[in-house]
Amino acid sequence: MKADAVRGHLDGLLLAVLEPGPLHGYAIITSVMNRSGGALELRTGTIYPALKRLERLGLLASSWESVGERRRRRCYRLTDAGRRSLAGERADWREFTTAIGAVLNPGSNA
Amino acid sequence: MKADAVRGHLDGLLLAVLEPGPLHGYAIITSVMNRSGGALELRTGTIYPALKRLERLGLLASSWESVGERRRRRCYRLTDAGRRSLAGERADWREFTTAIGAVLNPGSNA
DNA sequence: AACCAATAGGTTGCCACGCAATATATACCC
DNA sequence: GGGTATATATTGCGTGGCAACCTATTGGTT
Repeated sequence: MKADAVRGHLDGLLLAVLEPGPLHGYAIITSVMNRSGGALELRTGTIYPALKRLERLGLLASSWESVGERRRRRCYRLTDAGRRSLAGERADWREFTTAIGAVLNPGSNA
Repeated sequence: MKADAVRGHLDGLLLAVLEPGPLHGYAIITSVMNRSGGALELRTGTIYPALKRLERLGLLASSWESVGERRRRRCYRLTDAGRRSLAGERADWREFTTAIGAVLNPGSNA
C-alpha cells in the first residue's frame, strides 16, 4: 500500500474501529492494521493529531485510564455525533468507490 | 462528492477513460463525468497538468488534431507502458478498497 | 449586430493532511 | 544491561488536486 493511501478516509477509519468500544491510540493503530489484514500501518504522527481533531469536532471523547503503576492511556470513545458521522463516512465511501469504480472498471457493475 | 476526492486515483481515471481510444482534454473531463454518473467533475487545473505529467512519464502520447478552420485539440492516447500502468492502477484500486472497506465495514466480506 | 453558452486549452498559487523523523518513558524478557 | 513491545506526543515537509484566472473559437438566440 503506497504512502498517503488513507488520505481523505482517515476519519472514517478511526470512527469505525472505535465503534465496538473505546480504545487508546496505540490500540487503534493495531486495530486498523489487524482489520485491514496488515495493509494499513498508520503512524503516530498520523493518528494522534487526527484523534485530537476529532475530539475538538465533538465526534470523539477521551479520558485517561490507568494501567499498572505509572502507565497512562488516553482512551477514546465515540460520541453520538461521532456515530452519526460514521454513518455519513460509510455513505460517502460507498459513493466514492462507486464513482471511481465506474470510471476505472466500466461495465463491471459492482 | 467532496473536493480533493480523487486524490491519489487521478492517474488511473485518466488512463481508464483513454483505454477505448484517444481523447482530448475537454472530452476527458466529460467522459469522466459521464462514466461516474456525474459524481466526478474534474477541473482543468486538475487534468491538464496531470496529462502533461503522464506524457512525461511515457504513459501517454499526444498529438495536435485540427478541427474546423482554426480550432486545435491536443489528443492523448495510451502507450504500451500506459496500458501496463492501468493494469497496475486497477490492482492497486482493488487492494485499496479491500483494505479500507475491511476496516470501515467489517464482516461485510465484499 | 450583440450577446451568451458551450467548446477548447492553459497557468499559478494555495493549503490540507498524512507522514517521516524525532523525543520521552514504562514494562517485560533474556 | 540490552532489546523489543507498549504508549504518547510534536514538528516540519512534500504533494497534489483545486480554485481562480486567462484567452480564443464556435454556434445559437434575439
